[in-house]
Amino acid sequence: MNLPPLVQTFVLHFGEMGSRWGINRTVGQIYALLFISKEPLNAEDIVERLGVSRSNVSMGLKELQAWNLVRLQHKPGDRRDYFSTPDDIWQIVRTLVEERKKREIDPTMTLLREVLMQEPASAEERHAQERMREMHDLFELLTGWYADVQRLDTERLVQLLTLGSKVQKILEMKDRLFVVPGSKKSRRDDPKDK
Amino acid sequence: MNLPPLVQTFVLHFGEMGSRWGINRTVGQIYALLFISKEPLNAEDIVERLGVSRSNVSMGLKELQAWNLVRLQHKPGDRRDYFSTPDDIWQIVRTLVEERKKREIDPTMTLLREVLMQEPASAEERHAQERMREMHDLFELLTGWYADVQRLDTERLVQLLTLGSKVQKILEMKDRLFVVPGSKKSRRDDPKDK
DNA sequence: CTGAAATTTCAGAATATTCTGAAATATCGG
DNA sequence: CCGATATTTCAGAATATTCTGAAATTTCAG
Repeated sequence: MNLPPLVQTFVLHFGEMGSRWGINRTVGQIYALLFISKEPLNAEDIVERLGVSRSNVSMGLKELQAWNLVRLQHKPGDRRDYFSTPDDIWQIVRTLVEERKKREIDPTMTLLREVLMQEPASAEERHAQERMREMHDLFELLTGWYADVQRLDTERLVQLLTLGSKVQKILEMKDRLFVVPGSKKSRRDDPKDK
Repeated sequence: MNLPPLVQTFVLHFGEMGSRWGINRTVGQIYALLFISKEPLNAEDIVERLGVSRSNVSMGLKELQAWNLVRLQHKPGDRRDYFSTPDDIWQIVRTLVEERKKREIDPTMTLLREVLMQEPASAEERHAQERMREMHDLFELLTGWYADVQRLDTERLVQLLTLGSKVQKILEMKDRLFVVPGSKKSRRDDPKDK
């Protein structure tokens, strides 16, 4: 591995972290390297810096492209493919969340919906379905929130995150100011309330 | 594997999903099984239902305990250990997020802080540090939001998630009502603003 | 077209992880 | 304390993943 020490620490760390995230070490390292590079890199650059085989880099880049995590671009008069990550780190977060949702949440929701359609054949199955219903509703709430928040532009998203639970205070204030007392509790208690 | 078909589908799915989440198939299956079971199960129950070895179950349960994802309890007059998941699914979410933060975010933050202390020895290193700073600040914002939101009781958390970006509308309303016009922009634009 | 450069594919080697059975250890009622 | 029951440990087998080098394919300038 042929990298400045400071960069190497970072790259090695993301290589190790990769395995916790369902991507392999090399893919993690390639991504980390592209992330901290000022200029886009071609495959041969990556081979030299990480000290892995050309074919390994090729497969790693293919996987990163499947995740939409890298951009492919070209330099004038140079046939090689150059890769980079978006400059905007929030764009990276959005892509990551979107792709993980697509791979993990969506198939799980499909399965849950299928299983919940079936008729339970025993008390055991009935209870199992109840639990799956809870999980289904939870995922629905979370993905609904995500779909909503994802549409915000970054400035507003940051504003929202910075506030954190202080939003709560504002909600309480809103309630005190605007909600008709009698209707307040029932509206708030139903998670499906839009 | 000795399970009602409906339950088996669910258990197999979580076995496969496990690998995307840094846990192995058996651990995923054990967790899924405990999640949909009405009654706590002992190790031998799990062996029978999943058709894996006793030692594999033992190791799987140990890992789930390390993740704080299962509860160990006893029945009167029975020496065996019985395991279950919390009834409250929100408690499960909180634990999962907490543990993943502990294992993935916290070590990364430690590393970023260390590397950011060092003196860059080249333009390349300087740029790398800038990117790491961006990542550090992003993680800090996200974990700050998380720490804040985590303290909410479940009812309020659900309320917040249900609102989604509608919170935005309320914020705008608040601004219009309460903020002194001149100070508005500068306050809103600084992400570090508490 | 041609052929040099770039990239991809893929079989098998290298490595890492998971799983098992046997043995060791721990627990607890009597 | 004994011994029956429960649980854990761990070496090695089974399996799965990752990585490489060689060959195949693609791309494009001339």
